[in-house]
Amino acid sequence: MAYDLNKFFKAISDPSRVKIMELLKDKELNVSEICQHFDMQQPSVSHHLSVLKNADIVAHTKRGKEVYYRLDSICITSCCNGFQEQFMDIEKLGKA
Amino acid sequence: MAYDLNKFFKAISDPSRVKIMELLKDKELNVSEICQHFDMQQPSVSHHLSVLKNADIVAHTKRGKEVYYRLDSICITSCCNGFQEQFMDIEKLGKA
DNA sequence: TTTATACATAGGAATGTATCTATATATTAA
DNA sequence: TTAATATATAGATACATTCCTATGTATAAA
Repeated sequence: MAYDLNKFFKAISDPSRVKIMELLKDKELNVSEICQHFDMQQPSVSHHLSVLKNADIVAHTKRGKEVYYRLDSICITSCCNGFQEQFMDIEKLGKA
Repeated sequence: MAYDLNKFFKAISDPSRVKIMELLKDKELNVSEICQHFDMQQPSVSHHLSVLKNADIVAHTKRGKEVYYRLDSICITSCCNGFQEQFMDIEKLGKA
């Protein structure tokens, strides 16, 4: 899949969204569980989740009433490495 | 040096700034030379350069009337890798 | 010293973004 | 079917960002 780098970096340019990503680091959480870690209202959290989803940083699964979100670590790796490679000399490429 | 990740990602979340970074990939350029690659006015380019400078992505040297900008590739590597590591499992760390 | 050139800064208009409240939709429980 | 719960969407407001024009500052040239 081809990730949109500009969308990715815009998405991670917000501290609340990075915090959500950290919460999802090694476990799935539903929206209410994520909300408990913030002072924001639930619609704001939902908005941030939709930005992350739109950048392919998180995926979600609906189970019953709840929607569970999880991190897509391939996206993170791919975007961070892909961006770096844009600025590497040709001879340095492929060393990662 | 400790880079500000949020500042870094905000800085690279703009296509014009990424284009400046690409222009500086393997050579120093002064502001006028950079301007030639854009439809923007010079003050807008100057503004983008100051955002990049503020995030430690570029450094500059004044020579005569001209100010030459260059890319700090350590910053790029350090921020991209540093961010990724935030979301890696402990056992995976250190493999890059 | 005056003029020209290179760049930066100030201030404003248009647009984008984050947050809120109110409400819609989907699912489960009564 | 009706009520309750979980989440998403809509619309408004405040603030941030991008771009512009106008102008300031530093350096070099005349």
